[in-house]
Amino acid sequence: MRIATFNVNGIAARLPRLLEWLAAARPDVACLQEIKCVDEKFPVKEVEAAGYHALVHGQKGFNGVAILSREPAVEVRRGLPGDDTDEQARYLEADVNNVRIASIYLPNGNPQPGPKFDYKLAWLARLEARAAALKAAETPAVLAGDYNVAPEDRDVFSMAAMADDALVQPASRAAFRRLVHQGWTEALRSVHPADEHLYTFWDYQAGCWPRNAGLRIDHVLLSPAVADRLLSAHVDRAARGEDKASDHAPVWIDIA
DNA sequence: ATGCCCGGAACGTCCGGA
Repeated sequence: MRIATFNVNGIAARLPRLLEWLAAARPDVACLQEIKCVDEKFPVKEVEAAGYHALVHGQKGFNGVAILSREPAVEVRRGLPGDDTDEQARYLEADVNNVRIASIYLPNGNPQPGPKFDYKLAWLARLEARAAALKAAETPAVLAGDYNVAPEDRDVFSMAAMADDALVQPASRAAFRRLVHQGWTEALRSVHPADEHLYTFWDYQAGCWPRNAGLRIDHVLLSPAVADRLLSAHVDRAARGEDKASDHAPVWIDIA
């Protein structure tokens, strides 16, 4: 079973690339982030023609997550619990093939300090709580998405350039560590413990892609039962090199 | 030291992104 995460940076602008990638990578489940459209505007017909069901939690203009799956997904949760006033579409949870799947688009948090960074840390705390509930229930689960946290210095092309960025702040990293230390396996690092260039994002600006000035911010976290089934984990770098590419590369894992 | 490049909303630029 192949499970992928892909921040598409706008489903309308990215649909041709997404369809090409689905045909090439053939994931069984694909968690999408930053679809940037309301539910009614999601290209359901095109995705169904490609062989996928679509579960969509959208929003006008910004954010928005979805779960594509070859087998129908059963929706469990739309939105992250813990703040009824939060209207940003960043979390969608569903069961597919007896695995709980969460598509996650964590807040960026810039500029920091400030209210956006406070929102990021509060969102991380809510995610910790939700993940703890899944752990307590021993639900086989995959938490996949754009976490907007680069966990270690080696996950950043230049710490000098990023020193003031919300993605690398000690508070952001500490929250991500607390989440992982509940007992989740970070799939990419688990399979590639010594790889210094496991980037998943390259800014459009300043020639970041050609000079490989990237960040590792897209993560796939596995509950113990799923981690025991892990076969491989991969960053689909080729997708980032296409014309009209997203600034994120897809990441996928294979489980037995 | 700052902006670079994008997508979306909307039709002139501005916001958000990371």
